Amino acid sequence: MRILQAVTDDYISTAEPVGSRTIARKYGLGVSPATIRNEMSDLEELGYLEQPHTSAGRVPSDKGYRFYVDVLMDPVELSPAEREHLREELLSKQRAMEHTIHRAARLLSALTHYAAVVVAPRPAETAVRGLHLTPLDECHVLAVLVTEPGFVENHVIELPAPMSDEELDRLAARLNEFLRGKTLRQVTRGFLSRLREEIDSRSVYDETVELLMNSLGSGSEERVYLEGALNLFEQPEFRDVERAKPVLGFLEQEEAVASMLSGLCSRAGTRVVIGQEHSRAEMKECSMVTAAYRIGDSVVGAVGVVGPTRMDYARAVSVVEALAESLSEALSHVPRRPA
Amino acid sequence: MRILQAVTDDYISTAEPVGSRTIARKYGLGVSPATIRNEMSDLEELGYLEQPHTSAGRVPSDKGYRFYVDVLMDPVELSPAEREHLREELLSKQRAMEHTIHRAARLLSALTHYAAVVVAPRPAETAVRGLHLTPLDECHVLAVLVTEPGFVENHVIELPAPMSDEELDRLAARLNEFLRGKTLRQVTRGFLSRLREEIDSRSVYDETVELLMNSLGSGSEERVYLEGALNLFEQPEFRDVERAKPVLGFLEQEEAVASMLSGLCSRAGTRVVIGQEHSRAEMKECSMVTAAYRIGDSVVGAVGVVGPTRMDYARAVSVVEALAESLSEALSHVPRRPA
DNA sequence: GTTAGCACTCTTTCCCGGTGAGTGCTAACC
DNA sequence: GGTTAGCACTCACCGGGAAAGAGTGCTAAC
Repeated sequence: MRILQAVTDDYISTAEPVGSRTIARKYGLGVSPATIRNEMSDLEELGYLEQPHTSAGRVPSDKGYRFYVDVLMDPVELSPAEREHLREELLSKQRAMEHTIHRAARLLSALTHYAAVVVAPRPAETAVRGLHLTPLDECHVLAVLVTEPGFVENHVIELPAPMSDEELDRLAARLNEFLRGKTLRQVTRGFLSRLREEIDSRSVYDETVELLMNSLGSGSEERVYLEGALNLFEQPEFRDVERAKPVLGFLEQEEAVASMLSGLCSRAGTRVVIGQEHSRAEMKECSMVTAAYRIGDSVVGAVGVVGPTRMDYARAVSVVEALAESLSEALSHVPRRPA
Repeated sequence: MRILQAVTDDYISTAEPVGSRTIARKYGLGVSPATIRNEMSDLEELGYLEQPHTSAGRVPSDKGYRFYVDVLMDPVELSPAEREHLREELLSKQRAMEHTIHRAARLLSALTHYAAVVVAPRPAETAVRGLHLTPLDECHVLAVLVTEPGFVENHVIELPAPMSDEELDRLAARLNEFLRGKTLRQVTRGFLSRLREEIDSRSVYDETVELLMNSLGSGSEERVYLEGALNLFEQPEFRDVERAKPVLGFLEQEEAVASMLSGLCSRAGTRVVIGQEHSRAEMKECSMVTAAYRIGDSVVGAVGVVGPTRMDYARAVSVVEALAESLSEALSHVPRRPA
């Protein structure tokens, strides 16, 4: 185990296959290269190490990394200065919420030198704070939904029939009263039909409400912020464009990344996915460290970094965790007003 | 000139330095390779062509490309099918405006196979359609600004003193009446002070309005949508990561790209910037074709593609122009409602 | 169980000559 | 005078070895 650890540590920091001599010299294990060679040979047979070719040093396999992450790795603590920096950047929220999320992604990539991904809170999971309807023309309305921590999401809907400004205002006021404080997920069919009964029963209203809720509920894709994709090129394994292209191509697809991350982070906690463990073929050369962030106690989104399997897992985990923590704090901090 | 055109055309399509034999064979100019060699030698002396090394073919210089773009290039028309495709994608605007802009960027990159950049309309240049204030907590308000074609922009502002929901509502209603139909640029200091006099003269209001207008006016950065950055890797000149990094790094900086594009496209029309003509060092290996798009008659944003100097200028120009045109149409199409 | 010694493997690097594309120059041609 | 054929020359681009170097596996001794 100490040898596996040494090999992994060394490979992570040098990106060169590591040989028995190196281990003996740099990591005083008190044994000679020959012994280490024997052990490494065993580790290879067990599947924890691999050899790029016969006369090269050893490299951890995905299985090796997995063991390293689960058992061997020395956890690192973020320095107090870095921690403070994070909180400062995220908690001073004089800007729109999108800025906070965006900045979170930038911080993550800057602190790890990997590519960073942040999935913005799903509107369906966050409580509604306000709904505004702005007429665009006779039969189009722009619906702006403001959710709890201050996110804004907008949709254009086509009215089944023209509606006056006054009618729209009334509808908006009614809906506001009704939705405020609930998450869209909580707004079930039952709720809706009750609302419809309460409201003026003109069928235009009826259809409009239906449309609105559909649009707001289903149409809300998750926004993904990708930062520092270029960092990947600093990694020797992605110096070759052909190797980097699949990964970058995947990361550019917002929906795919969003569904991957939110699938992974349905529960709180940090996840590490290593190489072949990925379900997506494009990612099988990469590792990913992700953590969920919360508003109050409910998980609403995820942050993560993507790098080579030869990733500095210890640091990545600590940065991702600290960032998820600070982001949760930033989003939860706004005191709820009484409804 | 015919030889320069032939060399440029050929180099654009093959990416290989082109020799006298090739020209003679592929472009029946009715003269022998030797003649072409003499001419090419002259063209090199005049600075229109360059030789990578003594025994290679010729390649257009930036000056050569400039002459090609200004004088020689055969303009291409987009096929009716492509034209129709563009309009269809952009004019069916059942979605939020951001989607239209985003899609414009995607279309641009898909049609040209270069990197595409779209600068979203500056809120300050577009007429206000509505302003909504949503309280976040006792002293923070989320201001949502809806501008003419349906764009939404939001800002968090800190109130100088707590304000009740009712007060906020009244303020919002007043501001709405006042701002609707004007662009933020039109809202001058004079306007503002008149507004302040009209409104309840409590100093809280006063300061709040001041804050709001500042925040909305100055704080509004231009959003840049970048798509297809990966396309650059398909180009032989960017196959090497080291060559591609500066460009990509530059394109990732939203503010820099925004200011470059909006500087370039203050007036309507298409611009081509070739290699060394760029002010930014990172772009001196690239060319860029940009065009402004409008809402009604006023220029509000720009679209562009970035590729190697060996760009298919003819096609790039026609695609960029067609897209800018369709986008203008899409954004202007919403009939204004009487104020 | 550990270690030194040693032959062996395999990649990497560098050199070197051959090949081919393309040029520039010169002299001839119309 | 412009155009062309001919020819020597240049230079990047392979492909094949040879040499170097890193690291291993095996064996025999400790």
